[in-house]
Amino acid sequence: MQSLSREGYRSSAPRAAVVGALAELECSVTAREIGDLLNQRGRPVGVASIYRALELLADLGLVQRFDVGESAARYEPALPGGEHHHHIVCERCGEVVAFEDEDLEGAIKRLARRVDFAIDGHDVTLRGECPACTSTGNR
Amino acid sequence: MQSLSREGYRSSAPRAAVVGALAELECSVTAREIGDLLNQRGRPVGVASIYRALELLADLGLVQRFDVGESAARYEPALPGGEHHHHIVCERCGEVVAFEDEDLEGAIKRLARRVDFAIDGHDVTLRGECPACTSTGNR
DNA sequence: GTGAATGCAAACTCTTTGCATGACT
DNA sequence: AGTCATGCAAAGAGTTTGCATTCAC
Repeated sequence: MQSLSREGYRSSAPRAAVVGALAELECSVTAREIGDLLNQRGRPVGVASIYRALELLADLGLVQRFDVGESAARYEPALPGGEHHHHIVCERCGEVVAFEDEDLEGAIKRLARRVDFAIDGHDVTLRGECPACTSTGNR
Repeated sequence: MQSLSREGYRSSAPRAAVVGALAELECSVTAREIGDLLNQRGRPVGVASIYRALELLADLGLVQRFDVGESAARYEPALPGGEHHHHIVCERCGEVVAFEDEDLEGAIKRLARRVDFAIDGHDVTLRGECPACTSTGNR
């Protein structure tokens, strides 16, 4: 929140609520999930404001927007240190978990130097079946 | 096309047209681009049929569906040998180019063995600025 | 002839935008 | 006070679906 006022943005209740929801929910949430949580909390926030808050936070580099091939975009707080992770998605139940891998980051960094684009970001998504779905035969 | 009938699907003109468009267009196309091309060719195909054809082809493993953070999904023919590539997207002009990298694939393969998901696929997207946009200051 | 595929249009989902109201500094 | 953010509702974009018609086998 302080980062917001520091940048000249106002610190309103809806924005604080979105930030709070991001912090409270597990990593990788959709705009709808944030809205639902805030409704349960009795602090309803219009969808538009949620999207606007997320866009602002993403522009400031405080949250990361990504998608894993679902219809809805996912968001999560950006790690302060600049380190980051990627995601594995269960194709059956949709569960999303994070992972990090130094080898992978290294390979990407080397690759970025070789290509003729000026690379400033990347996403990696693994797809598969989570242990729970494998063991229960979930479908 | 033969793969389709082999699997018990009918070989209709619209399906053939979609397959043809996929072959003709550069890799990584959207459903809309396929539709536009077919219109220009004077062989209009309903959007629904395009989506249905793409879904079918994706299920058969003949095309790969992915998205690069735009609003629309992208499709491209799957390479027969099983080898595959990933994409770099220009954040200014939206151009998408393909790349392949053995180190990257290796890192992902090793990673897949370590996690508790049964991994059966992955996507990597690099984001940056393409040479054309960098040199023209395009925005 | 029969069942599957098409095309159209309506429906849906996610996201964005216009505009008047209300809130922060 | 002045500006910026909110909320609602409408608009948009992409994709899916219902249903009658048409086509492949």
